[in-house]
Amino acid sequence: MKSSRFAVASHVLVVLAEHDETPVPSADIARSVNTNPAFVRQLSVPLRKAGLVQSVLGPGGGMMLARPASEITLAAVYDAVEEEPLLATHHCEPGRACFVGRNILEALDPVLEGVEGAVRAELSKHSVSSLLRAVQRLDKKR
Amino acid sequence: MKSSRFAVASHVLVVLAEHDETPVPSADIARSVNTNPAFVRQLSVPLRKAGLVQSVLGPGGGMMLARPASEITLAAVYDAVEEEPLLATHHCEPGRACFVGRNILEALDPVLEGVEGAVRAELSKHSVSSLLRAVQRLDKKR
DNA sequence: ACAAATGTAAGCACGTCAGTTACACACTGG
DNA sequence: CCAGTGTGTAACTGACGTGCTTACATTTGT
Repeated sequence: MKSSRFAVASHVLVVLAEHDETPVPSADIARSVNTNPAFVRQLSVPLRKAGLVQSVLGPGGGMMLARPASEITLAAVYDAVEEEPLLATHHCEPGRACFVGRNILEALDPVLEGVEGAVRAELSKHSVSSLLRAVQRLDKKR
Repeated sequence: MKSSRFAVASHVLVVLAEHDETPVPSADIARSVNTNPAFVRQLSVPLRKAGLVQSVLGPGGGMMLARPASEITLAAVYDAVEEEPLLATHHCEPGRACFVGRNILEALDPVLEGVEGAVRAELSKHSVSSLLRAVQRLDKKR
C-alpha cells in the first residue's frame, strides 16, 4: 500500500488556507477528507513539527496555518510528511563476493540523489495558495 | 516496506552488461544480489515484457540483455518494474460535500504528473552502461 | 535419458498504512 | 468553577504490498 500522506496533507492545508486566520477543528477537516478526526490530528503532528500549522486548544479551537499559504511550497509539505526516499535500495546487503555487489549501492547513490532533487525542485514550483486557486478554478467550471 | 525493485533490477542489468553476449543463469545473478534465484526470475518477467532482457532455456542458458547496455536508460528500467506512481492520492474518495474535496484530486493531478515527468527525465540521464562504468570506477578505487 | 536451466504458481512472514477507539489534558464561556 | 469543546497521543486492527521460499512443469543441450 503506497502512502497517500502527501496528497492528504495537501488537502488539509488547502482547507486551512480557505479558512484563513480562523482555526478549523479536526472534525470539520475530516469531513472534507472523508476520514477520521483522529487521523487528521495524527497527520498534523509532522506538519506542526515542520512549522506549517499550529493548533488552538479549547472551544473554538482547531488547526490553522502557521504562515501564509503562499509561503508554503508543496516541497515543504512533502518534506514534512514523507520522510523516506521514494526509490528504495536493496533490503538485504548485496553479495560482496561479486564486484558489482560491492559497488552497486554506492554507484546508485548519486542517481537516487538526483531523483530526489528533481522531485523537490518540481514540487517547489507549487504552493498551498496556488493549489487552492486551482481548486477554486476547477469548482467554478462545474 | 518500500519497493526496492528498481534498485535490484538495475543491479541485475549491470551484471548482465558485464557478461556481455553470454547468458547468465539466475543462480549466478542471485548470488551477486544475495537473494533467491526464483526471485530474480520473477523480476525478469517485467524486464522481458519491456524488451530489456531475453532468456535462453536449457543447459548453458540464462538471462542476457536484449539490446546494448548503452541503449537501456534507467528510465526504461523504472518504467519496466515500477508501474505505480510514486506519489499516491487518497485511498478513499474525499468528501464531495466540501468544494475542496470535490476538486482536490483533479487539482493535484498536474502536480503529480510533473513529478513523474521530472523523475523520468532525471533517470533518462543514466544508462545501464554508465552505471556499469560507475561500478567499475568505484571498484578500482579500493 | 539426464542434467541444467527457465517460467510460474502458491504461500508465508513481515512491515507499512489507514482507520478506529479511547482517554488524558487544555482552554473557554457561562 | 465546571461543563463542554477540542487537541494530543497511545494502542490496536485489518488490509495490502513486498521479499522470499518451495515446488513443479517445461525446455534444451550433451
